[in-house]
Amino acid sequence: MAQPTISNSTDFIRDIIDEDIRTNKHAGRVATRFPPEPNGYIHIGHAKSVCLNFGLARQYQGTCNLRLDDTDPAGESMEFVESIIRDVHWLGFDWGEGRLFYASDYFERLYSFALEFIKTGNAYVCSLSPDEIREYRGTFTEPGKESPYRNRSVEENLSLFKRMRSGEFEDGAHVLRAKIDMAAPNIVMRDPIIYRIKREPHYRTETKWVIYPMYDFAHCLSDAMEGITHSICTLEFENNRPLYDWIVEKLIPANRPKQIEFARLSVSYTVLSKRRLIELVQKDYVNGWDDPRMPTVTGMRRRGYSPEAIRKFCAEIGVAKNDNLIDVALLEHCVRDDLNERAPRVMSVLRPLRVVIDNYPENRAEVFECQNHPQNPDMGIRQVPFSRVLYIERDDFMEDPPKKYHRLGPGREVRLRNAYVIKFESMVKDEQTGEVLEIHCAYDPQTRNAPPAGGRKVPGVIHWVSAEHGVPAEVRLYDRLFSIEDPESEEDFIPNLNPNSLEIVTNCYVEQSLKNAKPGSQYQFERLGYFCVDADTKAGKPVFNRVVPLRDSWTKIAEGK
RNA sequence: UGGGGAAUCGUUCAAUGGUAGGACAGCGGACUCUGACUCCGUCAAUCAAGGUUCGAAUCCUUGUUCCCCAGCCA
Repeated sequence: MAQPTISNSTDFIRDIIDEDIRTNKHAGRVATRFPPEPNGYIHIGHAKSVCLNFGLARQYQGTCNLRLDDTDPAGESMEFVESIIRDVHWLGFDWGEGRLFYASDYFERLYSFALEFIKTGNAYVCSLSPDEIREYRGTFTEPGKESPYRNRSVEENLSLFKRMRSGEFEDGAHVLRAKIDMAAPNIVMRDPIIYRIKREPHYRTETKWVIYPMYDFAHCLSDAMEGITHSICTLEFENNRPLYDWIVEKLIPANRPKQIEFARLSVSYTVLSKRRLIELVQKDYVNGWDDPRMPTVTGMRRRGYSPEAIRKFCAEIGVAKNDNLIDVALLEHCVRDDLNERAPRVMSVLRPLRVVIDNYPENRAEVFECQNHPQNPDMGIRQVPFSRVLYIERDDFMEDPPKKYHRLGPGREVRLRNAYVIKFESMVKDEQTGEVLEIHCAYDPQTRNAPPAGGRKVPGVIHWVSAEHGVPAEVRLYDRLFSIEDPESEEDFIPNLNPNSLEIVTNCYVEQSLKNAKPGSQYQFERLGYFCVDADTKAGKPVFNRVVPLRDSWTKIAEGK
């Protein structure tokens, strides 16, 4: 008797599996698979499927195969296979020993199944042209017409199909079709093509084959051969389920896998369709598959998203059959939630404004010990040098500040984070432009680790970097790739690209402790956001990606007034 | 138009004839050496109309809207 499953998150798929286990279907076994085609990099939508399929296997102590669904040589490559393997592993899943499969490894067996189909009268070689096949298929409202080749003898079919394999014909000369019903209301069932001639080398089988099985034939049989119990796919395959069942029923009827369809993921302000992602890369709208603006797993990794955050997101969005458009804010929430716990805090100034502390001794340099995480002392402390000349954020000084602004301005005081309270004294302006070049302040020596005397309230706290000790850095600020919520719904999506999706800021200063930060490591730049050391980093010259900004209630206040 | 699906707060997931709930977003407040985090509060939904029932998001009827299918892609 199978054990009941304990799970706090439930969905219709888990309900089905629970019921199958209850009735001891498949002897209570759960076997899933993740079946990407290696013709592109996997993205956040695939991650949803990865988490679902591998998560189910984990939850029900079953198995989940990784299967490369490589039945169409066009566009498939080993580069993509390797990226998929790397990305699934990085997401935190493993298929285990002997569970990495390729549909292309089944070509010979699939061919045998096709032969069997011909012999049992379930398939025939059709010699109509592609255009004719389309015409004969009929329309939504009109039934199709039977192909004149539909009743060829078994012998003729066998001979033709073998000759197809041996390379006697050009592309498109013949196809193998399942003999079902040209009048079926479901167009998928109108004698679907199951093999086509394609004289194109395959990245694994090279030139061994010139005929390739179609998805509808290869996928269900691959599932059945692997002993998959629950074949989970997206909604657009619902129409194909009768064909899936029809084929397996006739060739491998024992333990037929159950196809279950769920809604694919859509995320606002981005595109996930493979065709469009490829276009973004090929036409250089982005800098490759791992561009941090891309919704690919490799892009998100480079951006600084963690696998934990992505898994959390996939758990949060759930699984259902409704078409959806998930707010990218939920993804960002999951990323912040994860990084808030794990990212050490540091101080960095993106747009520096020079501040001179007039009453601070010229040659003095203090080193402050700063907490790496205010809520987690276990993360330790680091040393941050302080000196007479500092940089602060240009945004943190205003000559004529609005109400509610509690940073630096004429006549104002502000707390330097982890350091002293300083008071504005004067400023130096460019005579031509009026731009503020530098400001002079006085510090209050009593305020180190202490509130100012006399009960003065200093509401503002700003970050800073010692000019002498700061490390020059480049910071790349990312914004959403598209400027409209649902670019996928537009016929032409390119005009909706966000022209400001990348801003490169080159004259930043990060604190000394970041000088040799390792690529991939993540930090919170206090008051700014979460940042990740980019792979472009050179020794002593760090490059950071902004993973996601901190939530910012000030901008709302400032814009509202 | 034939077939296949789906309709619940702004978004999304739940509630499986018995108090419509959570998350994100929004708004308000508390706290704060991060305008972050955290905490508290708050706004807000059953596609429509009939019917069955003591009782309907859930069952029935009719209608409406949206998505998918006419690749030798997957």
